[in-house]
Amino acid sequence: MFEPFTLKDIAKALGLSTSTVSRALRDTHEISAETKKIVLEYAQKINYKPNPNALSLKERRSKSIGVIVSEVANHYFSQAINGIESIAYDKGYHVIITQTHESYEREKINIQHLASRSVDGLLVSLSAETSDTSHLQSLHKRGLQMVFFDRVAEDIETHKITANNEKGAFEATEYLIRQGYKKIAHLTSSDHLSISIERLNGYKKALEQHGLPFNPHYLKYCPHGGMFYDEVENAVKELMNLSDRPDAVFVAGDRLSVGCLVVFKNLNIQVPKDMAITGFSNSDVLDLMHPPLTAVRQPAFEMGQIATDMLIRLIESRYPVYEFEKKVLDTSLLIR
Amino acid sequence: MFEPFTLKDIAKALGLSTSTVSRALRDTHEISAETKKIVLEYAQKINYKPNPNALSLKERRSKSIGVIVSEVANHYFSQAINGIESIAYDKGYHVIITQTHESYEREKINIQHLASRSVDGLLVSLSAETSDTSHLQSLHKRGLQMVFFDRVAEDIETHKITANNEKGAFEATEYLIRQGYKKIAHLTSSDHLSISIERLNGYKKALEQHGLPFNPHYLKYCPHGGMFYDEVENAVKELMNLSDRPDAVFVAGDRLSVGCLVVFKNLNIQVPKDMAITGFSNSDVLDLMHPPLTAVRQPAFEMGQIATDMLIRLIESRYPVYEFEKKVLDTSLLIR
DNA sequence: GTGAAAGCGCTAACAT
DNA sequence: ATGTTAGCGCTTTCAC
Repeated sequence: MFEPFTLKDIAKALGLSTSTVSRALRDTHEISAETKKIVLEYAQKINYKPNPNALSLKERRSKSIGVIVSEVANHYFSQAINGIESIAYDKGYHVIITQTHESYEREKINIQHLASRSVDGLLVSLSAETSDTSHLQSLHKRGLQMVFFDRVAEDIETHKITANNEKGAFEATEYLIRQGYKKIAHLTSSDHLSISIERLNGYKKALEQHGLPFNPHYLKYCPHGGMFYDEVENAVKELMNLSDRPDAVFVAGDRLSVGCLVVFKNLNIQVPKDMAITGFSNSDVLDLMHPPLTAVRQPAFEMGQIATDMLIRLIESRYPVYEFEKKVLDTSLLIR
Repeated sequence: MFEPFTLKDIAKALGLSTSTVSRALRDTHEISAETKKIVLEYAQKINYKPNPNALSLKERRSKSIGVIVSEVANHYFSQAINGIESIAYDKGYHVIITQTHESYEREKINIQHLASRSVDGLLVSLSAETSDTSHLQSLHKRGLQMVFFDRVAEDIETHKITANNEKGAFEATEYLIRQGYKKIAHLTSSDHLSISIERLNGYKKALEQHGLPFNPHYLKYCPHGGMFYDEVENAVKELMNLSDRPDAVFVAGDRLSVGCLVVFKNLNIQVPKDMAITGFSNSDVLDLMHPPLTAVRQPAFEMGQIATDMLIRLIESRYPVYEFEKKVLDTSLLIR
């Protein structure tokens, strides 16, 4: 059994009381310089670290924040996590990452676990399956701080940070239009996600502004955000089998964009001859993709940083906060 | 402030003592069925969850395991993490993921933080910078259970799980040889990593077995495992500037392989005309890569599962374990 | 069948 | 300047 050293161990070894040791280690002014020195040196020698569980229990906070994302393998999220870590680390917070794999059940379980006391706040990006947010609502009402990023819950009042999904989608769609495509399909994640709604709006606006009709048959949802290959393949097949077949597709998600390219490859759909494509993606190897992907990139790292900063400010605020920010960051269109 | 419900809250509301409530919740036989029912229903209603910090403090274990990897954005690691979670989850353990970003300092800090009490055991894959493992040694000696996967510490006696790196490297190199390449370079991570050593051995063996000389100028190290673009570009440039320029390269790492393809693209090196390539990679979109990459794939998910199973068995073992396994799993060569 | 009390490691109010 | 004590939330003797 691993038995880390405790204050008591130090106190016993040095013939002091635990409180003296505690104070010495935290450099209180009421301890003699000499005692401090002795204690500090000994603690150093045995590499003493305070028990975080005891600290959390005492202080009623854990100096850690929980992160809920769908998948770390998603480039957007892995970059956002790096941003989260960079800020949290600076401010002395530990980061606990959990994945939902786009499952509502998993999301509930993870959040419950994190909330029950081990974290001071939550950074949440909803799973594709989640439409009911009451599990978050109730925790939020009881005072657990949370900040949403990317996939936000509209009905929970707190800070939110998203990319300008509508504008990003608009630009991507418009890019296809300017290339001469007129029959542009839209492949997206589950219909209740905030990002899906915003991106759909941008897509529709671009069509409208350029006098193109919105064809409902050109809109395909993947309720699991492309977690399953079949989901994507079926959607693509349905598009290809339409009598009035689309000549381009705008894809609204990182995993989905890549998944779509794989499907094209497997179905032997030539890009851009049979079908042109643009899509949201934060992949760092877009240059290597074949077929090429003109992509909408979100400032993931920065979004993670801002979300974390917001959350830690909420956590550390001495007064209740009633004014909440909704921050929207611009995307960029990487043309290929 | 978020104030979760406690046993005391329940006890007060129901006019019972905390110990009765505690026993009722954990279904002890010495509590009357009726009391149990009342307590359980009330707990359900307020959605009571025990404070994990208090539990950890009491039981001196946290039912959580720490994972140390270089980067979750690395495909090998994100897949391994999924394997880890799948087992941990089943056995009621929580998983805390930390990233070293290939930095020795960061590794030390993360491990200290995890070890100081919040986790019952560690799943470790060393950072590229790490050559001194004394920070792990001392914790291990004091009884903290750990299992290594992928990048193992040879000098720490515990369970280890790796891919058959030597064989994988052998096959990849041999594949190039059979394709007719005779001047095969080797691009690898830092020289002290176990995986680098094993993969280098496989590379050398393949050369030897096919009567090709080992040319030390063809061996290039990237001490940061390709974390920095320049590191990879410089290595590739050096290879290209050799008077006796190699015609192929075998790359020993996930991030490095992808990085290498990017460099080729940017330097306008044609594959396979100017340079053929094979490399370790667990990317799930290899099919989309251009230039194509014939890749050695590790059974990442399975390795994560096995490592976790080993660790939990160590943690839960009632007797000290002195016999340690070194499990080696076969890689597969995906030809493109 | 239930309650009171001690203790996990730590800090802070209260002695001295 | 240092020691004693209580309490954070929980489980677990030990009483009754």
